Amino acid sequence: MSGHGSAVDRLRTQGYRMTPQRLSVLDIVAGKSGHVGADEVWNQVKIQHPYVDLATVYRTLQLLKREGVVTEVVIGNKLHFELTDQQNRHHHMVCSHCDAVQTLSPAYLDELNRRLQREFGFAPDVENFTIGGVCSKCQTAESE
Amino acid sequence: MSGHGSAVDRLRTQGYRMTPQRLSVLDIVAGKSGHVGADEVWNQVKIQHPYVDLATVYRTLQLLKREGVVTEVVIGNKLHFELTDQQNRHHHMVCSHCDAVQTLSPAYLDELNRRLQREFGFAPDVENFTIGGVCSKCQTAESE
DNA sequence: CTCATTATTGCAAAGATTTGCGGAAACCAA
DNA sequence: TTGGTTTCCGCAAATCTTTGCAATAATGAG
Repeated sequence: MSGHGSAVDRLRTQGYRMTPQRLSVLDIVAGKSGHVGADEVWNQVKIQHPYVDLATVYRTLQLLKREGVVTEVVIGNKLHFELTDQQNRHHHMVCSHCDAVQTLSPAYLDELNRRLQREFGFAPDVENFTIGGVCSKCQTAESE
Repeated sequence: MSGHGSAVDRLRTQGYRMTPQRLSVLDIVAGKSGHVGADEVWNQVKIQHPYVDLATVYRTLQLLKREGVVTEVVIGNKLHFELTDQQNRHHHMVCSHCDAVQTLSPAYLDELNRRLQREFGFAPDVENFTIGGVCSKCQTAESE
């Protein structure tokens, strides 16, 4: 539906069994325009498949993350996920004060990415990269 | 002892009460050359102050982090901490396969830091910045 | 189709970290 | 000192996420 059919095929080809549980989790994440918390994914999944366990949701999300299908965003102390959009890749800046999320073009990480790879042989997981900090709004609010 | 006395003074000046619990937590972290897990901090603290609660350790570590006295390093699914060394600042790269930690000179983040600040007004918390990925050792091991 | 093999799930429990709350400790002014 | 105020702590419980395990479901060979 939301253009993640190819991901399903790819996962199947890789030997994963695309069970109703997994398909449902992926559908929920793909159906949201932004990021979704793990608990919200679970709540949505349960509407169609009431027996699905939260552990399965977490395991599926980790699997989808590992395979590059979804991107993880750490907001506050909670994990959120969104469908990885290859046509519109981006990273995330999260404000530790108000939990606001801003997106960041991959260009900003290109150089760091290359340098870590070249100079240390370290392959950073830029896809699931979230940088914390304080957004401009909260900075000005703080200094009052 | 380990050169964190000035931090204690500063915290006191800021209005924090430097209780035995807090001093003990700081002492333990400062006494280690590298990073320490929260649970290990607790175990060490309990040797001198057996009644100290784990929640207090966590609260203190967060306080020290907030005030820039210690740096947080996310390793696997656990939080580690080390004394912030202003003379030898560095960030961390953590391998998601083997949990190995490499340090990274601040120079690598300077440009990103400035750009986020300048272009978005976003003040990234580079101090407690940990970037995940796969280290060179695990990369070669993977491709076999 | 049947059997053997392997992957996946639900369930329950463990782990790691955070939070609410009443009491204790620290601080400050008189 | 003493009393009043604020901060901090221990305790217990909650929250979020991960993990072990036995049962179930999917897969592939014969």
